[in-house]
Amino acid sequence: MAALTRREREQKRKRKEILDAALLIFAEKGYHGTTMAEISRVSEYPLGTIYSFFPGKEDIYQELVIGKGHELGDILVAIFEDISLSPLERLRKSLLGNVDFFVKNRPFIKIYISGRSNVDAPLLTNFHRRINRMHDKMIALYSDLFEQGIQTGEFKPYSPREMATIFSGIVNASIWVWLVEGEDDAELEQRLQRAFNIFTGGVCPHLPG
Amino acid sequence: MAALTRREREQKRKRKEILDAALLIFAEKGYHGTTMAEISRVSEYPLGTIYSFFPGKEDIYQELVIGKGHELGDILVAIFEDISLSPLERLRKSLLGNVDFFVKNRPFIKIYISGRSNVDAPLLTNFHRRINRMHDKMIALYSDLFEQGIQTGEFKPYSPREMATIFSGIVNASIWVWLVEGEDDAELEQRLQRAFNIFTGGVCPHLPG
DNA sequence: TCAATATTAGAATGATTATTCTAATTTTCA
DNA sequence: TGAAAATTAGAATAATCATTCTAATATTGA
Repeated sequence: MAALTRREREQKRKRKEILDAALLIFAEKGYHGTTMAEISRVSEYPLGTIYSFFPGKEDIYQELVIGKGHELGDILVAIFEDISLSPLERLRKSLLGNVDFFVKNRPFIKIYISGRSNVDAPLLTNFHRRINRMHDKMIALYSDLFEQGIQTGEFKPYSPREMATIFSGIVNASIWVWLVEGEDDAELEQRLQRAFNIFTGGVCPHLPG
Repeated sequence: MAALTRREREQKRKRKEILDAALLIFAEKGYHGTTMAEISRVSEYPLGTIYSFFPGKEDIYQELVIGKGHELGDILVAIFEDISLSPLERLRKSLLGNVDFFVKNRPFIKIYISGRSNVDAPLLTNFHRRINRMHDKMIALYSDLFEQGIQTGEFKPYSPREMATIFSGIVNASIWVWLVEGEDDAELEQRLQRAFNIFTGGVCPHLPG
């Protein structure tokens, strides 16, 4: 099954090199700011070779975003499924999953966060559809967790979907600030930790009485 | 001062008609999906006329976004300056300001929210700079308010800037969901209200002891 | 009214760039 | 080794617009 010929392994490596080069350029310049010629120049593969691997520009973009999105999704699913932890503990642990992923995939963050709310995305119809489906799945995952936490009494009985929306909004906003302020890796974890505390405990002191 | 000649009044009206048409198209199709030819067709003004009012496409986009952004900023400033209310009350009241503004400017929302985190925005260098400056100002406004609230003891002593980031993240996430789920106007206020409660009181019950 | 001015309408221009194509060049393996 | 297949390199193509230009029309004010 897994036995690939040398040729096939080389193909795979080349494909990956092209994707790696494309990621850097897309992240820096955005979809419309990136030209196929530049991907060719940076990856050092000719245009023809690139087109032998991918049908077109949008497909490269799509594969990057969707592929990485699944990576993150898998990380979160693994954490959410660990029923030895309570829902609240799993939620807290999911922050570490996010930290790991985003620290390792810095150039990718911009593409990822802006993908869904990007007004230009609908131009790329196929991409737009897929990224929205992915985001819906992610929200559904979180919703489940909140649902469970309401059962255990760890969460107040707000709408799970709304909690999920808000939680993901908080995480994204924090990651974005971390990215543009150019902070170091360790800062992200602390920043998310503080955001988590606000999310769980609120910003207003609990008044006695 | 305010006495405009008929000619001047007509110019103003035409200019506005062009902006109105452009807004609808930009909101639906994004910056790159919008052509000057379409703005011309929809506004029913020829290309030459449009170029007599605006130096180019980016300038139209910029004027739309920055102009509306200032409108929202002014609304919030007015609320924040009302010192007859406590900081917490002002924060709550600012939600209504947001509701008013976004309900009246539905087509504009996508452009606004996606503007800052849009990976394609840096292509439009001037626009990108201005929208970021505007956002920084908004965050600074909120930070002040949180700062004051910490003094009065209404807010816990988290970093005001972080509270501002998170608050604005929550508001934007909620507005976005409201927009794409096509809910009616009244829903936005309720949705933001619930988000506000989560922000102030947290999602975890306060355990005695 | 009628010359001067402003506006309209949309055709022409020029630049950009995704995609395709062609002519080497290299690799494969009989 | 050497003919066939694959790969490279980047030139040619074709489509898409932002922007400019021109000719016709309408408006103004003397």
